[in-house]
Parts: sequence; structure tokens; C-alpha cells
Amino acid sequence: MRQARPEEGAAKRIGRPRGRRRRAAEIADAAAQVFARRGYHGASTQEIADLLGMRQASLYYYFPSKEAALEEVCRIGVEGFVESALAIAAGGGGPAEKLTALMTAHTRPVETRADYVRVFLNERRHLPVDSRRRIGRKSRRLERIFEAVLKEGVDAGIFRSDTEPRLCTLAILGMLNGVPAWYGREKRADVDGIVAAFARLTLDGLLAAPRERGAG
Amino acid sequence: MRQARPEEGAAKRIGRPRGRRRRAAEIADAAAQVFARRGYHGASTQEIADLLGMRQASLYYYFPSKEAALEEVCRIGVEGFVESALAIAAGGGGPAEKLTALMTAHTRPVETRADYVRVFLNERRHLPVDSRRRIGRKSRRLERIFEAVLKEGVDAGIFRSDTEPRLCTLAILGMLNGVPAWYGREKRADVDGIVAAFARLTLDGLLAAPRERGAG
DNA sequence: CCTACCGATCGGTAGG
DNA sequence: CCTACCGATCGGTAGG
Repeated sequence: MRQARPEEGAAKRIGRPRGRRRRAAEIADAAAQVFARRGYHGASTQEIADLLGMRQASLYYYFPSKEAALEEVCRIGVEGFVESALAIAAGGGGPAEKLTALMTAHTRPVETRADYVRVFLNERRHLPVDSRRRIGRKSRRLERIFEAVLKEGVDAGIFRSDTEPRLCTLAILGMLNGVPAWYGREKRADVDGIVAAFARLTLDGLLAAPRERGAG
Repeated sequence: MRQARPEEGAAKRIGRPRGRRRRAAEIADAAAQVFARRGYHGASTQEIADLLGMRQASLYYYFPSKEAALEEVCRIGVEGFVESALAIAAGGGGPAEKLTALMTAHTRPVETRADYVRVFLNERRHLPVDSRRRIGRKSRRLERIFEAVLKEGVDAGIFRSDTEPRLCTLAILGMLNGVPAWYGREKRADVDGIVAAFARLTLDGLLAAPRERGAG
């Protein structure tokens, strides 16, 4: 009576309606949009369904719950960052170049997938504990990549020896994660240019010779 | 029949129960706490009332609506910043000292009134248009103070001449507003020490002599 | 401040 | 995917 469940074999997709994954991705898109605009709790599943021209109850054919949709949106929101950062850190170039590339790459998703990023940054705290922890792990992976490049620069004698990689990472990610807050209402709209300026400022600080402390 | 309404005379508080203002402040405190933890839409007026040991409906004796409570919490959330920043900018010391003081002062409310600050940062977007604009004006005032000090330093020949005050302000406020995101779960708990490190990094960047661009 | 209450909406289920 | 529907909760009002 009990058959082997076809969805368990990862590679083979037999007997499943072909559009399922695609449609689920469209729902995630719509959810990201509404979550970003209204916040998770301010968003109604009705509004998500309206965006797709489907009935509210039909969403539950694709997602078991509103929370699961938030989880998916947040997952997509982080995953891009870690992957590109990993590629940069492992690639060629010196620590200074890597750091600049890391910073530029970090802000690209803000333009490409603004809604996912915003939801990840602002709404992840409304996730249930277990999935919040799962997402948080990815976030920490990203931070560690920044720290590693910073440490690489210090060890190579390129960055100032008194650089604290952890604090510096917090500062940099603060600057960068603040971008969605003003992106869109700033006159200068070239995010890449602005982030390049951020990177220059940071590098100038990292490359500077230690100065006198406390000098008026 | 129509009497002059006593609450219109600002200085004189006659005929009003004496604890009104105080109680309203307590409600704002509780609201800030719940809004910070659950987000505005995730917060129920019931939970706020529970915190105060009063009935949910009684809240409406002090605030006309949930939105009005959010507005009050946000208003308190910004007002501290502008006032202290103004005092620093107008006070003595050079631009470098002022900038450091500005940065340290900006993070103090994060410890003192964490909930108000968090709510202002994360929930102000859920305010109705008109009050959001009112709050936004205060926010811009703060930004202009930072920009002015930065420009002061450039004009005095202290900060690098290629400093862009606007971009620099966005970077600094990004770093600083990111503090509530990691404050509490970071090992090093001395926010002042961390922010001092942020300020040093920033100053090193601002004081550095222009270097060769694009040098490998 | 409380009691009593309401209309609206919300996430989610049953069954096809 | 849809129809039909539900229990719970929510912000807010009336009247004292």
C-alpha cells in the first residue's frame, strides 16, 4: 500500500505538475514585495494573492504557512551574499582589492533583489526560533568572510596592525546594510559610486599609519 | 453651555487628574517595549495593557489610536539625538573632537532608551504619511548637523579636501544605526569602546593624506 | 479608568 | 488551484 514517495528522490521529478517550483518562486516574489512594503505582520496573505491574481486560500497549496513563506524569502535574501563573498575571498587580488570587491558585491543584491534583502534585514526577527537560527548562521558566515579578508590584510602588513577585524566588520556591514534605508530617496542614485566612496574611506582608514592619539 | 477647554492653556493644568501626563509616559514606555519586540503590526494593544496591568480599552483614554502611540514613541526616539547633537556642534573643540563626540552621543540613547530607538529605526515606516514626514524632518536635521561638522573640518583644512560630507554622513550613520542590530549579542559589550573604535577608523580615513588610487 | 461589546480581518482548513 | 467557511484576535467605541 505504501509507495515510495517520488519527491524524496532529489534528481527525479515524476508525477508532479511541472509548474510547481516556478509558481512557488512567483509567490515568494510577491511575498517579498508585500513583506518589504508592509512588514511581515502588516502584510496580509490576501494582498499577496491579489498580486498574483489567485485566491488567498490557494497560497496554502504552495506554502504550509505564512511563516514558511517568510522563511523562504529570508533564505533567498541571504544566500546570494554568502556565495558571491565566498567567490571573492577565494579569488585573486590583494586584501585591499578583495575588501573593495566584497563591499561592492554586498550592495549589488540591494538593487537586484531589493525586496528580499529588505525583508531579510527587517523581518527575520519575526521568524520562529529554529529557522531564525538557521538564517543567523548564514549571516555569521558572511561576517566571518569579511573578518578573514581583514585579518589577511593585517597579517600581510597591508592594513594597520591595530585593526580589529571584528569591529571593522561590524562597522562596514553597518554602513552597507544601511544602504536600503536611503537608497531610492538620495539624489545621487549611483549606489556603486557611493559604495566605492565608502570603500575608499574605509581603506584610507585601514591603510593610514597610526597617528598620535589624543592630540588636539 | 460650551466652556473654555482647560487643556488649551499650555501653562495652566487645572481640573485635570494630576497623573495624566505621567501615566501617558508609562504607556509610551510599555508601547515602545512591545513595538520593539514584536514590531508595530505584530504588537497587540492587549499586550501593552497587560504590561501595565490595565484593560486594553483603557489605553484609549490616553491615546486616540495605536498609530498615535507609535507616533509618540518615534517622536521621543528621535528627539534626544537632535538635541545632544546640536549642543555638541555648537560647543567648543575642533571638528575631529566634535565628530567623535557626535558619534559617541549618537549611540548613547541606544543604551539608555534602546526600545524607543529601535522602534524609531524599524517601525517609523508604518506611520501615516503626515507624521512620517514630521519625523523625517527631524531625522534630516540630525544628518545636516553631521554634514556641517564634516564640512567645517574640510574648510579648516583638517579633513581631507576630497571628503564628501553627505556620503560620509550616510556611512557614519549607517555604522551607528547598525549598533542596535548587534548590541546585546556581541561578546565585547562596551558599546562606548566599540564606537570609539569606529570613530578612530573614520577619523583615520578623514585625516589620511590622499593616496594613489588604483595602485595594486 | 472599567464593562460590555462590535465589525472587520486574519491565517488557515476541509473537501473537491 | 477554487469554494466555502471558521475560530480567534484585533483595534476601537459606547456609556458610565
